[in-house]
Amino acid sequence: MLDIQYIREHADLVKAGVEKKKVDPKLVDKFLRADEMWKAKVAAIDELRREQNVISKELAGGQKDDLVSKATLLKTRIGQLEKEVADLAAKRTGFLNRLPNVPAPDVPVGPDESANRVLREVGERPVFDFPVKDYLSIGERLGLIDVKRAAKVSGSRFGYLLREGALLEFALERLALDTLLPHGFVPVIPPVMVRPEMLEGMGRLAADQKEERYFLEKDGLYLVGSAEHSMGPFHAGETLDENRLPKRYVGFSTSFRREAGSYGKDTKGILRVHQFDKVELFSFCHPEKSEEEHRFLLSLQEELVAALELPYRVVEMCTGDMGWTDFRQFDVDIWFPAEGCYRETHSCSNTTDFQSRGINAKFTAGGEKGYLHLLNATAFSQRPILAILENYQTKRGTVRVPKALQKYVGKKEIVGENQKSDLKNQS
RNA sequence: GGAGGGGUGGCAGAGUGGUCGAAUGCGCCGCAUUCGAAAUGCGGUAUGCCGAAAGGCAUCGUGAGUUCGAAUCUCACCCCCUCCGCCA
Repeated sequence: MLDIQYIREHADLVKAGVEKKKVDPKLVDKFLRADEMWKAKVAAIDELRREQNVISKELAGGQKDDLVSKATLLKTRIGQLEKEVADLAAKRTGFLNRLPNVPAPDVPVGPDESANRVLREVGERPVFDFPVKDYLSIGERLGLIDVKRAAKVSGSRFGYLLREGALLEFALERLALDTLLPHGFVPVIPPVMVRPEMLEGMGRLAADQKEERYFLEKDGLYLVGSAEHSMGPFHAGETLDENRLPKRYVGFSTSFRREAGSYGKDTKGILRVHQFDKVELFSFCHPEKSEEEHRFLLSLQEELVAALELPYRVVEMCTGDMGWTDFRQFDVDIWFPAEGCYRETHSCSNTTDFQSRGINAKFTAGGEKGYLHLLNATAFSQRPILAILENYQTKRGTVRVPKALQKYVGKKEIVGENQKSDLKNQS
């Protein structure tokens, strides 16, 4: 959530900021009005309570009927006001929760992905002298992906990863860990179910995201949409010493997403599914260091993708396309030759103090306290597997394994069960 | 799932209707002592909100209730711990 004091003092900046994110700036005025009313009502109730406290103290000495009747009267009035204050407070936080983080001043402004700024394109796109197949037909043919049985068992937007498909996932995870641990990231396997107040604090139950989450009614718990959702709250309510910052974690977890509102988008295959595994980076750092930390996380992402020798580009998201909680966001998109376009495989966000305020995660520097800056970034999800299938496909219908993954997968080429017998017949 | 115990300040832990935002100890900060340190002594040390300040209000797991007045009494809920059962 945003800093209330900051909204009061910089209403114009906040209005401009949220408008860039396609949120009605009038909400800021509505918030401020509710805030003023709340403040006035609280002041009134505080005064009545003060009177009541004075009387109570006098009565502690001895019983006096006239004082008791006066206090009874006060009690009734306070009761009425308390209800009004509660209503105003709810209204006030209601508006506050509809305000996203304000983007950095130099973030490109625009309504959608068309305004995103491509920072660089890296790597050579593969050239094929045969008709290029998409990852799904390759995966199905080699027995690596099964969406038909997944539909039978679980419904749409699920998939089975099989054989080298499954091995590739573990390989990516191992590559991520082996690359990141030397940088001091603490490996962590976090819970995938979290309390509502934690998700709320992380800004992940905001207006536009609530429908995206799975909720376990009986237990009052949400399934995480990313390891971010349970790694951030790890330090909820804590105050970290400045000297021990930044605190960096690399977490592995399954991510659950309802994909509400994406009907008809990427329905084929397993690019967009309800459940996938992901290795995620999370960093808690000093406010003055967060932009630097953000670039650092991005550099690690590039290192990981480059290790796979896949062509990619780095995009700075525009205000209309970036996340609710983000001050600045980069995406790394990998080239998918069959589609002839880049697809998002990584995202890297600096949420500044927007999330830390919600989960009350602070730092202390000499007696001074302040809110930490929280950053999250993808190391590897399942999507790069699909990119590998497309980019490393061969004329013979096999898929070569990227050099960096060969030691984890245990082979240099994925031949597939069917393909193997075909080859046998040919020879 | 069954039985029991418990949630109080950074930590430990007292407090069963009023002068309790809360004893005491530890920790932490400052000062004294010291060449310096340890030890010791003295003082200070929760958070949020409103306020320019003085100050005020709120907070003893959460919410509701009783009362002029609740950490303390009543009810509901949440969480933690121990034992039994089940289980990878």
